Amino acid sequence: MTKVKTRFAPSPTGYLHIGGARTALFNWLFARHHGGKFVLRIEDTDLERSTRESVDAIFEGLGWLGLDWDEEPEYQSRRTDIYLDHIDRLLKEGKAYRCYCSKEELDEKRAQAMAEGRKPKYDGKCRERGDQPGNRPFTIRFKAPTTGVTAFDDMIKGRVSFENSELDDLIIARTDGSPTYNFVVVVDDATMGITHIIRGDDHLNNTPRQILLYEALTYTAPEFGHVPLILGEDKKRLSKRHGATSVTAYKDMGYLPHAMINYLARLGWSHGDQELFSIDELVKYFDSDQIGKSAGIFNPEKLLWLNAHYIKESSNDSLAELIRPIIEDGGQNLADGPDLASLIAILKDRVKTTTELAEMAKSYYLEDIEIDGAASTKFLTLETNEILKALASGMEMLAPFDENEVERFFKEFIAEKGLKMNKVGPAVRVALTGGTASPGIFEVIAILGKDKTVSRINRAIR
RNA sequence: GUCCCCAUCGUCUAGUCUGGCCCAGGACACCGCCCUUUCACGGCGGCGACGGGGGUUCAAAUCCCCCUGGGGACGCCA
Repeated sequence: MTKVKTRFAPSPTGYLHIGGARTALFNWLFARHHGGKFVLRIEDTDLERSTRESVDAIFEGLGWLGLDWDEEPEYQSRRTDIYLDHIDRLLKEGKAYRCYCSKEELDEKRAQAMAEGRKPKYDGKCRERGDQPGNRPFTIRFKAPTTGVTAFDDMIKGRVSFENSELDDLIIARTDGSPTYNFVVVVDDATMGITHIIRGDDHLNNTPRQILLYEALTYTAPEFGHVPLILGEDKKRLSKRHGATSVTAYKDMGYLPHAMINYLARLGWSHGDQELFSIDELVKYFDSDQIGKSAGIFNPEKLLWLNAHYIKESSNDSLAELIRPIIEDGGQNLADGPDLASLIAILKDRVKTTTELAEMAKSYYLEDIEIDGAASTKFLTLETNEILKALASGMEMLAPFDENEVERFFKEFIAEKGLKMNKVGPAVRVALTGGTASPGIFEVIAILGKDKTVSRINRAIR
């Protein structure tokens, strides 16, 4: 068997979106699983819409996800000569012809066909014309068979077949001489030695035309695998309307690449009941036979759950690396508070994104915290004033000031005063964190340190 | 409209190829209980699906047909 070579071929007209990312992932996984190569091809033949920024955004997205590629990326805009050669070949062999029909004429016929309930397709008007009116603009069309069947065995969908009579003579070169998509993909995939094409099933209808082109060009067609599309909640094709659809947007919102990879892999592919996969496991298990045939709906909640999971699994140090800049950008000086990694240790079970983690961590570096109004009225009362005072002065003497010692002190304190923990805990929590939700109170005190603890408690006394 | 593809809990899915082990399993979400000074985490439990109709068969979520529903394509875009 020849060595597997897959490709991801985005057109640089925007960012890397969720759907594209999954296609890239499947190609990457397939190549890695089979010990083959994964390459990139930038489909920038549409000069109007293609931008350098988009190319960078796509590279950035892939890089963030950890999808590395094996060769220098190809750019279609630099391969014009190759395409022109192939068009010439077809023309010389009589497998393509010049079409002088105008765009307007074509549009009109298309509209009419639709109106009459027919499938709009080129009527072959210029197919057999012998003359070549030199001064009129023309496109070049591929002369496709009008009878017979074009069928192929899709890796995902199984056998798919089309009547050739359904197909028409597609334009392979525009009036300005530039080659069109369906033609260049074939030339590219053939000349780049791509063995397996895994792409969205919106390309399923293009496949028979492309196969015909492979045949005309006497190239062997690769294997095709058409992955069902990812839909939005309204079951429509995922688009900007559905909110965040760019992978980098998720990076910015505090998602971990591993969570995104895991989520995307499981959307449309499965390995029994397993939900959580390391990258190595994905490479080990991934193959085309377990890819589902039906479209899936993008479910942000499951992604979020995976993110929370991988945050818990991440080391405190790696999370610290991620959120340190966010906290510092917020104006906080990390030297003014606890060791960030230690703080993360008590916080990370309570967040679903790293953004949230950073947000939560911030208050531990603040000199002055803002106390939630409702929490204050409920838990900071005249009665608690006395308790807090005594607590603060008591803790002032504490040494060492660690979690165990603090806990021992509290237990002793409430026993002495005949109090219950639920009388003291909430008040201290509100004083220290400004709210009613936080890690264990002893953990908070220990991590805050004596100075901040005492001063925050004193400040909370009314 | 025409062609192509698809159809299991709200969602992602296992099971379908190789019919019986499935009055359908897992996960997210949701609800409840437990753990707990709070919020989370975690543990336990609950809710919840084979789109409909015909066949084939001793037996169908699984095979066949029709219907319905959904998606995609129909560009001198990719």
